[in-house]
Amino acid sequence: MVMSRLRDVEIKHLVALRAVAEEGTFGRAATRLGYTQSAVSQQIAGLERALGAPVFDRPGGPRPVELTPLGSLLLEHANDVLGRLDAAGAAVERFVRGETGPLVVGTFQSVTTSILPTIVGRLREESPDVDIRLRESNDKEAFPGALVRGELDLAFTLDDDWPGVETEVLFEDPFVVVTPRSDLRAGCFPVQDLVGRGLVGYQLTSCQREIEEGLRRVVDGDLDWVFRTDDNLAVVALVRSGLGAAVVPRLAVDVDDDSVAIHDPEPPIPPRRVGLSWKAGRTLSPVALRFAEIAREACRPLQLSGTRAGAAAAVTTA
Amino acid sequence: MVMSRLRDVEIKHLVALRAVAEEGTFGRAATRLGYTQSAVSQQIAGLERALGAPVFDRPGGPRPVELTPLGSLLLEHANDVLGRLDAAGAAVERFVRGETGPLVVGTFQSVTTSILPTIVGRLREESPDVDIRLRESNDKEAFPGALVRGELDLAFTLDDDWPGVETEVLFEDPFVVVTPRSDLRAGCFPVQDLVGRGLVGYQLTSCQREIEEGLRRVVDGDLDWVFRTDDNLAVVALVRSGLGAAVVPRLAVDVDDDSVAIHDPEPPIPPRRVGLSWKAGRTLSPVALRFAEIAREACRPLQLSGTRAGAAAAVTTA
DNA sequence: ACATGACCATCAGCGTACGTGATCACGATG
DNA sequence: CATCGTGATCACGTACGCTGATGGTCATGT
Repeated sequence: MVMSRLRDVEIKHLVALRAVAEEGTFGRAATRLGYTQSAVSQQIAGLERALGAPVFDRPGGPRPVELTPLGSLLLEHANDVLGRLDAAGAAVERFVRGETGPLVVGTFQSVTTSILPTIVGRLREESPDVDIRLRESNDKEAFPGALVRGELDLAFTLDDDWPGVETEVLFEDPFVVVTPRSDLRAGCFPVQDLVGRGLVGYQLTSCQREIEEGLRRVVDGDLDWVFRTDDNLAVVALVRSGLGAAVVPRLAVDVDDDSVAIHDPEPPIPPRRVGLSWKAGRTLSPVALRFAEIAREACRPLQLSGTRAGAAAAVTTA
Repeated sequence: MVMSRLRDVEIKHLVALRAVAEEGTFGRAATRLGYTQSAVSQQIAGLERALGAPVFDRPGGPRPVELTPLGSLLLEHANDVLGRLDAAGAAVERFVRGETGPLVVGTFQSVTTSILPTIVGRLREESPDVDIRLRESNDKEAFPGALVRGELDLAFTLDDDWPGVETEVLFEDPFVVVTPRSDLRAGCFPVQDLVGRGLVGYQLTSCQREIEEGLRRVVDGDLDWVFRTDDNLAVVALVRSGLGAAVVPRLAVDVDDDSVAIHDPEPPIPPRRVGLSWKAGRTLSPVALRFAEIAREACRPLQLSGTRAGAAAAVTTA
């Protein structure tokens, strides 16, 4: 921890040592390094003063200098150290270019199954060496804490903002009504008509609670939930089978799936706002910034909310 | 080779980075490093200027600073580099103390079988980690070249001095006459008496040539060499068996061996001077200096030449 | 709401350290 | 013996880096 004799040794000393050892002459080493012979002479002298022993034998006259045994030993270590520094420089260079680096992103189911593959795919395409790690959770409260603790670089979040977390809204995710295909209505679906039909929905996570409270506020009568699952595909399949209807975020369904009918609810339910969050004040890595940029691009088509065409374009454009 | 962005980064920057990261505060890091808070602030600022990006997020107020992703990356490499520097410092320390280091010594047979084990033994005893390598050659001309080329640190040599090689005489190795034990004479042995007896000797290496020329100059008549071998033990064994007499360097025989008789030749043959040589002007490693010192001590009893007692004392005192 | 305290950034000032350029001393070479 | 290529040394000027003081920011406690 103290480096004893090397305490006053600087990188330039090691560089000079190497240059002189390779060139055989203070003057040529100086030229290579962009110094004068005098400077190199003083640098080596300083190195030897710090070590308390010479690193070169100067035969005098025009003969080249030669490493002492101590010089050889030190040179080996110097090459090692300088090699490490080069490696560090290269690593930093790749990092700031966004070519490498760790990136931990928090996500939740509907994002994971819809836009995330597109984003990750594009990022991996332009930077194959980035170490992307995903953590999925449907607990709204899990991510802000993880962000603040530094466990996550970025996280997809919904609505609320938390102290110490900055959020950029990516797009609005409206709720849609899914019914069997036979149920042909134009565009809007009066939510009042849901009363008396069987309903398929999610487990009572925060998202589902949001849906049910939203409906309760605008609907007369009780809603009849006949099945709950967190599997998006199962929900759609059960609707297709005629078991009932569903109210889900648009992101959760494949808008090109013609085996079911998709409608905008009437009156409309306030949409969820999907955002990208990070720890406030934290400098994001270049990879993280690039991820955010790609996410922004990928979500742009989704921002013109409501229309089915927009959503379809966004999700399939990979 | 250029370290790109790390070109202006100095060791102190990495030390400061580590200290701040571990302390969480510029001020405490400054205290630990023996600087003022201002200095550390400027050092980190300089580091960030060199990198072109911040390494710490300063939340402001009394909250501790935190590494940015770039800072984390750099810190990993910094720990690596600083660890290497520590290792280098430790290695240098051990080296200058003479505890480690490579040591290549040139030797020849009679030294190898007599005083060398003593010297090597003592050195290994006080410095078990020294990497001692021996190279044996009976060619007188081999070692000076190897010394000058830097292939050897030290070499035992005989007599002549070579350009570019410095030599310190360790002791004189007189020639002795070896005869069967039955041949009881007091002290001196007239070499003239060798004529007409069978003689055992070495192959015609430079040493043996020296012996034979020396004898020819003082002896009337031809000498009869009945057997030649380079094996010291064989020479003595053949003398013991009565095959003949031998003239050998005293170092080549065990002076305590009572199965043969050992005499000083009359007239005396000029003794060989055994020396320790090294490349002129070359700084010797601490291990090499210690080796030379031990060799000097070990050979001191041999310097009082001629007497059997002196030689015996030197060789057996390990 | 306000004062307090802990923290970092910035500034001016100053000493030192470092590189330059000139000169000296040395040894090989012809 | 003169020359040349070498490293060491010196005086000099600049520039860098540290200090000490000050100001701004944010959390905390009353």
